[in-house]
Amino acid sequence: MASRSMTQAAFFVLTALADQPRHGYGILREVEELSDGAVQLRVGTLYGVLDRLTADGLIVLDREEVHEGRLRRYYRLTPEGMQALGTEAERMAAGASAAKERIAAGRRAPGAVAKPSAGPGFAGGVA
Amino acid sequence: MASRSMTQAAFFVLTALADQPRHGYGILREVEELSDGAVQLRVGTLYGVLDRLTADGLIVLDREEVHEGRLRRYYRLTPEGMQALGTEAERMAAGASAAKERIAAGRRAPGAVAKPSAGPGFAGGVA
DNA sequence: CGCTATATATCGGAAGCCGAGATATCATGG
DNA sequence: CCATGATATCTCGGCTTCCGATATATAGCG
Repeated sequence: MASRSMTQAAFFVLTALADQPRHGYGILREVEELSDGAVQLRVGTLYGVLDRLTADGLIVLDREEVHEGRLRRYYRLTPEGMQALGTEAERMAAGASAAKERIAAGRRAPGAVAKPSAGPGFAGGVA
Repeated sequence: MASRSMTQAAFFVLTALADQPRHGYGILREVEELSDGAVQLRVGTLYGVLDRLTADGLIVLDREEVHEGRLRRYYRLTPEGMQALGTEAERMAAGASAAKERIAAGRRAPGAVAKPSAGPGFAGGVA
């Protein structure tokens, strides 16, 4: 079952493959680039994720190429993978929105952060 | 070190605590509610996350109450926790956006999904 | 009295992450 | 000619994290 939420690593692999088929090493670079360096997918993580996504039917081996003597194994999204990515993107966007709203609300009416509970005066705290 | 990206579970716990202090069981219900049932934080996961977040200084024990004979242990965000949540929310929003853009781009110009590569006829295969 | 809801917490197996290393080609630099 | 680094694959083992199951306890419903 792929209805359960996926891991962060799986999400970014699917995102990297969403526009075009890519090979392992290319996915690594693409994830780093599309997240502006914020997300660093590790080599040791990649192949496990690739195997799991394949087993779940979200990606498939597209083709194998030899580029300058080096083997490249390209993967691509399946329709299920595309749909799963959409669902997860929706879920993440909603989560991010909820968090941002609450942070903004907390700035307007402090109390969630700052001192233990009741305590007049001094509204500082978050820089 | 809390500079590394946090787990999904940790993110939703922080989000649940962003507007007001809550106790464990309340966090469980709040996460389910704010995600519209899409995210189900498990009891077995919760206390480990709470311990880790406390150790990382992102949350602290706010107070303990006894409500109808039952103990309630309330946690609240620290300024660091609030900031970490903001950073992670930003990262998630960016990731979700990137995924959505690629999905939309793929719909305009198919090829990422569908058949292996060049190859007319027969588009079946994956159900 | 059993069931459900509320509320805490622990344990252990399973799943996932990731540093490190193995293997191989090609280009660059010394 | 060899070292180094980038490209490219993959495996292994330890650590972290997840989560189902279990334990304990109170209150309310049927």
